[in-house]
Parts: sequence; structure tokens; C-alpha cells
Amino acid sequence: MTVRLFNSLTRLKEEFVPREQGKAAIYACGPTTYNYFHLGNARMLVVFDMVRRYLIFKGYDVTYVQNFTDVDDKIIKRATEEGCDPFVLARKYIDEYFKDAKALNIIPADVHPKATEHIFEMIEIVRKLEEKGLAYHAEGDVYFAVEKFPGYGKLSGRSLEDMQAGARVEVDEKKRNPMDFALWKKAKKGEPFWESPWGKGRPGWHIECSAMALKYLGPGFDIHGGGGDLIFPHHENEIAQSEGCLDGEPFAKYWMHNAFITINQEKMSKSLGNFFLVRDVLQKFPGDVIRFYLLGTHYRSPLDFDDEKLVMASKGLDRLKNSVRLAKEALNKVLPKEETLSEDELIKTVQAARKDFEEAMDDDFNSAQAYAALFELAREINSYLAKEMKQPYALTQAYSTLLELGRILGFDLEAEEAVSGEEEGKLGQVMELVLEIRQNARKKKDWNTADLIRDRMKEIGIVIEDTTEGARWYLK
RNA sequence: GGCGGCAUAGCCAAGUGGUAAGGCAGAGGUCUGCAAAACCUUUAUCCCCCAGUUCGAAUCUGGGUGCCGCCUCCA
Repeated sequence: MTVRLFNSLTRLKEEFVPREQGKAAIYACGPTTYNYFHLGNARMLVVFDMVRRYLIFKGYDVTYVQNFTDVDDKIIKRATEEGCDPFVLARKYIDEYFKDAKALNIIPADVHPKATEHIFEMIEIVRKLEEKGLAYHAEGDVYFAVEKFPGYGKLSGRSLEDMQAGARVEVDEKKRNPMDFALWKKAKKGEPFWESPWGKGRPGWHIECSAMALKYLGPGFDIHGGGGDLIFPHHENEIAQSEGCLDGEPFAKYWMHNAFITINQEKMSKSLGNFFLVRDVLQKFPGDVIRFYLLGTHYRSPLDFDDEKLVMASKGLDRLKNSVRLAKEALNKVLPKEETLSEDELIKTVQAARKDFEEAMDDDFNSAQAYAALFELAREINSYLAKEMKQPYALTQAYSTLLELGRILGFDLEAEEAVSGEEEGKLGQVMELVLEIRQNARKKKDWNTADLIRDRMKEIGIVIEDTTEGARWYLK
């Protein structure tokens, strides 16, 4: 079974055929580090993390590169406002990035290149473009001459005429065509700068991704990803620069773009000011719940945000986790008998879940549909546990499959609150005592005490549930 | 103005020619001292509206309505 994905460049679902058999090279446009990242950034990060994990599951040797834009207008502006050094500011938010990313269970990229560490490579590209006549120098700035690149507009699906018709770009006297964009910017007073053939300056935004993608992945790499708002101008310009400087090779083969998160049906964005920082949302909901919410909708559909949606996600995720916990509990009790029939209903469900999951994911990473396979497996496990006859083999298969499929999407369904080994042993002993006291109270029909213990423990984060075989407890 | 996207139950959300996945919420039941969890049953004669193509459409075509995005930094 092969993976099919929607290629923004062709606007078609295409079969994924990598440049090099068995390998997948992915470049994702990471955040500009002048603040903590918001939910919109998180969607992009989680989506491409899922893409990466799934391709690994499919057996590809994946190289995943995600940059940090650590020098640009916004960073400089913010640093000026706060009276600090722009590099220090960028460095800080790069560090903070990894904290939030970890909470969302995003695997660090194989390479996290920073723009400021690739100035030389960028200058080389600009120089080459200038040599080829695709770029021109004007008073310390260098611009890309859009008219000289025939394919300009192929990604965003519009012609130069279309763009100019609707363009309200500031008329810059230095530009030959209003759509020309900066490759290199002359440094203003007090701004960070690097020496270059055109004087002191700094790179334009788009050039960094061209330089770093080509450096780490080479021409014609497999997947270039990012948020939909990067299609124009950022990715369009990346293509122009990169393919302009290459000799006929394509820059990237497949372009993937995720849709936006909206607030009250309006795009969440930094400029509108209606954004929610992941750092803040984490105060109210755990990272895996946020991730579960984000992947509950296909990545190319818009996703509206409010707390209620996270509550729904939280309950759904709990359902999956409960099922895993219950299965594990049963497995610890069931005495392994000889394995008999393999035609067990549960085994069939396990196989079906695996198949459905993979079919959904093969079809343009349809994680929302893949969820259904997870839930169906969970329900079958639960209902199996209610039966008398239990086969350890079937149950083990079901349990490990649910865990495995969850993990492919980046969920650890077995995760409990972290407790160190020694503490765990002590906690177990304490809980044994607590449950014994409570059981005595229940025998005496002292419901007040029994309920008090249960309620107070819940506040602490320990759930007590009564079953016919005695009480169970777990951390939540 | 140019280009593009979306419209499925109370809410969220798959499905894109063969007769509506899944989750949350709700209702009834089982279990329970109660609760929680879990299980069973139930919840869209219908997929924004109109016309058309077809044996057959939520799915294709045309028209309409509504919402959104890109065209300027933004995931």
C-alpha cells in the first residue's frame, strides 16, 4: 500500500514516489522566533510531525529538516521594544520552542538549521542569481527579478498579471517590477548585519529556506511543508530563487500545506491578535489533548478553536486510554492458557483496525478517519473484557495494536503521571492502605467516609473506582 | 477587483457515484450503596437551496445563497 498525498503544486492527490527509494526528505518551514508559538503554529508542527511518523512507520528512512527564522524584521522590532539584543531574543524563544514542542510530543527534527548560521550559503545563492541575470543590485538591496523566471506563480496558481491587478504593494522606486522581492536587504542603522558583496546587510526572508533546504536535502527533495499562508509569497519565492539558481532541476517534488485554525471562524494570526499561545493553553489542558484535538480534523480543513473542543478531545482521548488501562489490568490477571482459536472476534477486529487505520492514513494522512479505527478497536476491547472467556493472546494483540496505532499518531495511550520507581512503590503501599480503610468503611456502610476518601483522592489526581472484584485506582 | 476553499445530526467530524464512519453531548437499559468506568439499545428517510446528468448523487454539471482564505508580515 502506497501513500497518496495532495500536492499543492499540481492540486492533485498523487502517489508518493520518493526521489530515492526507501527514503523521504522533508523540509518544514518552522517558526520565526520572537514569541512562544501559538496554536496555529502548533497545527503545522503537529501535522508534519504526524506525516513524518507515518512515513517512518511505512518503512521510509526519513530525514526531517525544520528551520528557525532567527533574524527578521519582527525579531528586530520586538528586541528594540524590549531593549534587548535580537540574537538573545531569538535564542530565548528557540529554547522555549522545544519546551512546548515536547509537551505536544513533537519529535525534534534531524536538523534544526538557523538562518543566522547560513548567511554564507544565502549569499552564494544571491550571487549566483545575480550572475544569471535573475537578480539585480540596487543601492545595497538585491532583488529577484520576477519577470525573468518563467514559472513564477505556478504554486499559488496566478499569473504576474493577476497579481499586479490586485496588488497594493508599496511602490518601491528601486524595484523594476512591483512584484520583485528582496533577496538581500541593506542594513539600517542599529540593525544586525553581515558583510556581503553588496555591502552590510541581512538576508530577505525567503532566501533562508532555499539555502537550508538545498544544503541539507539537495535539489528535488521530496516534501516541502508549511502553513497555507506561506504559499504566497514565501513558497512561491522559494521556488523562484531555488529553481532559478539550479540547472533545470526542480526544487521540491511535493508541496503540502495545512489549513488554518480559526477563532469564531476567523483566521488565527499574529497580525489579527486573536491567537492563543500553546504555552497558555497548556495551563488548562495537557499537551496530548491539544494534539488529539489538532489531529481530529483532516489537515487540509479549517479547524475552529475554543475550550469546548478541547474538552471533547479530552474525553475522547480518555476513552482510548481507559481501554488500554483496562486491557493491561486484565492481562495482569488472566492466567495464560494455551492459545486456541485464531478466529476470535477480537483478533478479527484487531486486523480490521490495522487495515482501516492504514488505509485512512495512506489517503493523504487522514488522521480524522484513522481515529475511527482506534475507537472501534477500543470498544471491541472493552466489550471483550466484559465477557467470561478471555484469551490472553487475542487480548495482548488488541492491547499492543491499540498502543502501536496510537503511537504512530504521536499519542502515548499508556502514559500516566510520572512517578519515579521508588515513589511508585511507596505510593502503591499507601494506596493499599487507603483502599483498605475505605473498604472497612464500606463494610460498615459508612458511605460518608468512603465517599470522602474517593472525592479527596480525586482532587489529588488519583481516581478510585469500585468493581465487583474490589476497588482499583489510577493516576490521572 | 483577481484567484481559491468550504457548507453533513445539538456540537465536532469522516465519506466525494451505489444508498450516511467515528467522537462528544442526550435518552432508555445493565452493573453499582452511590459514583466512575464499561457494555447494550437509541439519536440525520437524509447531507445549504434550485435545476440538470444518471438505473442510481451528500458525492458529477450549471445557477443561487452563506461563510472563509490568499493577493501585504503571518503556520
